[in-house]
This record gives sequence, C-alpha cells and structure tokens, in this order.
Amino acid sequence: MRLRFPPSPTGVLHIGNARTALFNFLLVQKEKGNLILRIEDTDQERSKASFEQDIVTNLKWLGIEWHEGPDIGGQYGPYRQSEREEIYKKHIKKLISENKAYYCFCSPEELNAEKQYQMSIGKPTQYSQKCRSMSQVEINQKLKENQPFIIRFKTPDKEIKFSDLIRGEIKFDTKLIDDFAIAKSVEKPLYNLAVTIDDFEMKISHILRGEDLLPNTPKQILIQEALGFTTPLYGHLPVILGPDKSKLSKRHGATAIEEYKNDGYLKETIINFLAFLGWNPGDEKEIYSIKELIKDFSLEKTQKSAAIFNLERLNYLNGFYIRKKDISELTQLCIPYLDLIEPVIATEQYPPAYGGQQLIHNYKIKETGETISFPYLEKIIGLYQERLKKLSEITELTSYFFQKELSYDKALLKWKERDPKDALDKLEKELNNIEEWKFDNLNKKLSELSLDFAQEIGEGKNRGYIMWPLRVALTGKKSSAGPIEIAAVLGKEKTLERVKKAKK
RNA sequence: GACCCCAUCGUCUAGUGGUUAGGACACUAGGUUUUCAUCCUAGAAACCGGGGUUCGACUCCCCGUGGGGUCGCCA
Repeated sequence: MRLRFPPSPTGVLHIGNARTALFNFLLVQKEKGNLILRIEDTDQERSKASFEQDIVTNLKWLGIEWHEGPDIGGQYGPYRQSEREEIYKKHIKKLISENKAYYCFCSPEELNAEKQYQMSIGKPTQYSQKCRSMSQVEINQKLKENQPFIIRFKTPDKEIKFSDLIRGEIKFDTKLIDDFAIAKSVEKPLYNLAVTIDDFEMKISHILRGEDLLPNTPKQILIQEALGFTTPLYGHLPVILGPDKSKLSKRHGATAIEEYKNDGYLKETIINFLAFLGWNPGDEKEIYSIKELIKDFSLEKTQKSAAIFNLERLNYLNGFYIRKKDISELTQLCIPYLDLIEPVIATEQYPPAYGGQQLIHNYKIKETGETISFPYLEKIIGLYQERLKKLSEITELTSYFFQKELSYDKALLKWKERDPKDALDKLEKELNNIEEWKFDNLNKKLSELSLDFAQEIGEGKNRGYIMWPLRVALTGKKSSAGPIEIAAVLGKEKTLERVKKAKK
C-alpha cells in the first residue's frame, strides 16, 4: 500500500489539509504501507518555499510522518513537481504523437467570450474544440510563428465508472467533460496531468483526498487510460464546513494549524479533533491518541457527509488534554507564553553524556529581578491546570505572580457590599502569626478564621467575607484559583504585603 | 444553470427491518464550593417531506426538498 499527501505550497497547512494528511497517515500506519509527501508546485507563481516549510514543520509537529518526500528522499523522487519536468515531457509528447492531446492556440479572450455566450444561453460552459482537428501543417506553421498555445486533452465520449472506497459506485458521463487543458507546454503539465503521471510513476495504490476533488477523478482516469496506466483506488473524504455550512475558510476564523499551535492548542487535541471530522470508531469512545487511532482507524467507518468545524468541541478537548498532562510537561509548554519572566541561562552545561546543552534552571521575573525556579513555576501552573482551555490563557491568568504592583478597583474587595476593612485587619493579624507557611496549615488557620468571622458578623458559615477580599488582595481579579492555594505559593512576605496594600 | 455528492438532537455522531433511537460537545437545573473552573446528578433536545416494498420502516427503493462540492492556461 502506497499513499501520498500532495499539498500545493501556495498556502500554509490548514485544517482541511491536515485532516487529509492525518487520514492518509492513519491508513498507511495501520496497513504498514508507505506515505509519500509530494509537493505540487507546478504553479511557479503562487508556490513559495516558505509555505512548503510551514507544511513540513506543522505536519511533523502534529506527529504525522512520511516515508518518502523532498526532505528525506526516496527511490521514486524527485518529490517536487517542479523537478520532474523530464518525466512529464515524455508522457506529454506521447499523448500528442498518439493524437490523444492537441495544441490549442485559442486566446484567453476568445475562450472567455465563448464562455460568456454559453452562460447567456444557459448551456454548460465547454471548450468548443476549435483546435481539435487542426491540420498538422497549420499546427507547424503556428508553432513556427511562436503563437502562444496550451495542450488540451482529447476527451473521448464514454462513461467513467469507479468504485470509491468511501462512497461506492460513482459514474460520470464524459460528454459533460470538455477538452480540458493538461499542459502549458511540453514540459509544463497542469494539475490533472501532473498528478496522474506522478501517482503512476510513484506507484501510488490508494488515493485518499477531499471530496472537492471528486469532479477531477474522471479526468484523471481518462488520462490513465490514454497513457496505459493502471487506476489506483480512490476514496473521497467529506469536506469540512464552517458553522454556517459553507466551505471552511478564513472568514470563519483561524484555519492555519500554526495559528492553533500558537494559540495553545495541544497536538493531541488537534489530532483527536481532526480524526473525528469524518471518522468515528462506531462505539462510544471519543478520546483517542494517535496510536489508538492507528489501531482503530478504518475506511469503512469514515463518514460520507460533510463535517462542521466545531470550535467548542475543540476547546473542550483541549481542556481535557491539558488536565491530563503531567505538570512538568505542562509547565514546559506554558513557559513560552509567560512574557513577564525570562530564562536565566546557566554558565555551566550538562555533562557531555547528557547532551552537553546549556542548562536553564532558573527564571527571572522581569519587573522585580527576582529569581524563581522551575519547580516554583510548576506550582503556579498547577493552580491553573484545570482551568486552562488553551495555553495562551496562562499569561493573563497568572500575571499577578509576576507583577510588582497589582492594579484593581478597591471596590472589588467588597464581598456582598460589605466594607472589607475589618476582614483585612483580621487577615493581616492572622497571617502574621502563622509560622508554618504550608498549604495544609494555612488552610486550617484561614478556614477557622473565616468561619469565626462569618459567625461574628452574623453570616452563618459564609466564608466569603474573608476569602473574597483575600483573593482580590492577592490577585486583583474577580476569579482565580483558590486564595489559600495562591497564598501558599506566593509566600508569607508577598501575601502580607498585598493584604496590607489592599487596606489603603 | 449543469454535473457530482450528501441528509438522525443546535453540533459531531451510534444505529445496517422490530431499540424507551444511545453517547459526546454546547445548553438548562441541582449538588460540591470563597470566585472561576473541575467534578457529580438530573433535564430539555433528532430520524427533511411524499410515495412505495414489507406483518413491520430511521434503516431498503423511487420522487421531491434541502445542504454542500465542482465547473480556470489554480491545485
């Protein structure tokens, strides 16, 4: 089994692309076949090396790997279409010499006018075949005069049938397909031709691609027949639609994988999410790692109907995977988002046996110059692990740990419209007396204090009269992790300082 | 418009002739709770319409309807 993923480097890797790549990857891995990455850059004007780089980088980030490709080579290379002109030339010449393709000298203006006319009388827009039966003498003459031309395929009248791996029997009547353009010149094929030749030359056995390419399939089969190629097996995946049911595009928000990555979506989330856009295992399991997907994936279970991209589900999954992460790993992932701190590069290095890289073992709070350790950061991140939906949120959520001065409206300190003065006084006094600054002890003392206080002011067991002002004093926010947990991480000195400031 | 594809809660979907039509996200209510989350419990929520076939259709067939895709010297 040999599959391919053939992006065109005219844009970055987006949701749709990545889903197709993933499905190809899953099938190949399951069936122990080979996946080929082929770069379809026949459109030299729109193709850019930076897009190819983006595609490669992000596929790898997702954990999608291939066996042959421009970056790693392979025995059926080159893997960029722009480097395969010699191969195409041979086939294009053959098509012309066998009279299965022909030169067309019609100008774009002429073609356009033709199309306009056909539209105006409600006919399907098709090429008139004007150049189809031009004499060899005339062709030679025009070629000699350097008249611009393209090469068209001589589409025969017949019915094309094929069995789609996902959709079953599909029929097309080629009467509705005109003599489509297959090359700009003898060495510059257009999409349909290049794909067909490459799939054959690269011995591709299965083609898994988006449903949007379904109308191209009969054209490619026609070319295969003209060139004497075998026909691979086709499977057309449902398209991905935006919430308004139109094709997913930029106006629906972010579509680039890179954007999701930067926003703090985990690759586990994206893989799990993408897999369920068009596939499901048939039972109630919904959480899947890439390994489990490889094990359970099958074409029979892939969906025929279009899937709608649902951001809420993506967020839910991301929160789920964040909660499951090991705290050390989660902290590593969050550090790049923490813009109020910077790493302190140690002068010593790991011993050669451990890689010899420079060692970062501390971080510096930019505003205060204070040095903090990785384990300390773990504690901070740990406070927010179950509240985080995307990594980027960590910046705002934990900013109060790294700010010298908190700025907030003092009115926020009131719990149920009560002046917080006495509560803060009691807090300060109590905190001052606490010797052992550990969560358990703090919890015990502050719980007692808050219950006593509530009783004293006739508010039953409502601990908010102490806890709310404490939260606001420490964080300046109206929602946060638990104030006692925060105090424990913040330390006695800073906690007291912030409580005192709240009183002013 | 032509061709092709598709059709179960708002969304992703399970279901392959007989089910109280199941799950998840989102939503609502309640519980836990100092806030926000998490967690737990409960709830509301669907077979596009019409004809067949059949003892019996969400399931099979046909016709509508709706949605989507494609109609480039782009891929």
